[in-house]
Amino acid sequence: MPRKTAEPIELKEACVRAAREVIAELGVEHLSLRDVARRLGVSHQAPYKHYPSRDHLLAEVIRRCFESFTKYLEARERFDDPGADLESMGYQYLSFAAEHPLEYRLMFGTPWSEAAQHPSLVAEGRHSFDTLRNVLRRMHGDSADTRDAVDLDALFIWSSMHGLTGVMHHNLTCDLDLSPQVTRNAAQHVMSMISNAMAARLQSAAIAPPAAAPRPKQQKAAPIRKRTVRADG
Amino acid sequence: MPRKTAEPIELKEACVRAAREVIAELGVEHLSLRDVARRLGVSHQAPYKHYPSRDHLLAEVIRRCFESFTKYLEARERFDDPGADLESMGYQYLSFAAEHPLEYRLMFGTPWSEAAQHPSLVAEGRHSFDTLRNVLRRMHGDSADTRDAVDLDALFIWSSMHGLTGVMHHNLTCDLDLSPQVTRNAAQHVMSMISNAMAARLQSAAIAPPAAAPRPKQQKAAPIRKRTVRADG
DNA sequence: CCGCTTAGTTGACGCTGTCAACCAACGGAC
DNA sequence: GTCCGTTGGTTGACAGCGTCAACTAAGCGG
Repeated sequence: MPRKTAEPIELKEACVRAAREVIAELGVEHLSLRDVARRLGVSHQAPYKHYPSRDHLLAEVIRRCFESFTKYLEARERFDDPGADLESMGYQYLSFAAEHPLEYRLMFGTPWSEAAQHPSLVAEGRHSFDTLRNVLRRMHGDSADTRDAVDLDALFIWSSMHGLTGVMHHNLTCDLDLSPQVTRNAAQHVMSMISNAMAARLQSAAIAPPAAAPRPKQQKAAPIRKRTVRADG
Repeated sequence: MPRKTAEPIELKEACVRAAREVIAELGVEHLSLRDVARRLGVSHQAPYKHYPSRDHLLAEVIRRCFESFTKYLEARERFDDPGADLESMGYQYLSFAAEHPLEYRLMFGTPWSEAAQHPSLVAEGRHSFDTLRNVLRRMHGDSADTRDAVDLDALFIWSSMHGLTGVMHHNLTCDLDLSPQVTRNAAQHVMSMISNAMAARLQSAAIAPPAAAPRPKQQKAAPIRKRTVRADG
């Protein structure tokens, strides 16, 4: 009685949905293909017809998280001033983490088990990172000699954001004896520290290199508007 | 033939050692108490006499990592100037991550599964964080009204370092198409960005608050000395 | 000497991922 | 219209896992 005579690869999609359910309920470490199969009313081997292993299904789930994360970043409010645009993206980053903690933890908090095995996942991750790169290219200019500068700054900003959200709602926030004030202002503070650092950097970059793009150094152009990031989902 | 008639709780220690071995060889996700027991030539239930569950043993292993991490941070080269001291600690942080990637990943890259169950682990983690707090207290002063400022800065710095090391050798570094130059300079760059941000912050803090500690504002006192952090262990 | 605690034992249970073999339906070639 | 390979499913087995339960031997305080 196999083959439902319609819905050709409907199970493949259903697996992803069910996997997300399981992860949401039990946590990623308790994701099991058997559980997925059971929820779909299907034999324990059926999912293996579509995913070679548990990790491949998980990789697909995470890949989609990156996909929607990138979309989210690109749906930010846009500004002509690259500094303001960067800031806008920062808040978008934090908002995503706050609104979709599950997805966020999946992307950045999963052991990533030998992810090299899953190139499409890696590609999607880089795609997210490229979104940040693009903004920084608008600040530094997009030439061969600013390339490393862009990457270095991207790394710094990405790290700070990643680290902040990690500390904020992955593990320790109350464990660290932080006052509610601190928790509330942390995002704002990190954002402004990044602003500070970038401003100082652009200033010194404007002095040092000979071949820097002759663009109007309008750092600190737009005043930093206060926004709020919802605490946790 | 139980009870070896000496070495009363020697197995408890041996479990921790064996667990570290297993983790080093197979990765934390493949740590199993049965494997630990097998390596110790002991029945599969013996470790349960000392640790209520697999996660409790893991928590103990991680707790010790935090312990040695804190010691490592505190063994840094000390400076009278708090800025230089902070920088010194930063390099110590990065060096630890580079020299003990296994331990580092355990502390910061483990799902942390419902860590609230393991208070001694949490306490040890906070102890590490306090080391950073202490340095910042020397910069901001240690009064009630600088408390939040200290925590906010600590959070920022901790996040940046944590994020950097995470990106650098946990997952993506080559996956992100980073040039070797960038990889080599990333640590230096993040450190100087933090310096930039802190300098700007102390400057504005010196203007704004009425009750700020009347200490000599010697930010940027010591010039940033170049150091290197070994790439990976 | 008795009985409790400690540190170990063996055995079982149900869960997991994964391998293997089987089977029904469909699609195209003939 | 028949034949055959592919697709998407099935059942059954296997080993490894964490964990519960029952048992046992040694040491010790009373």
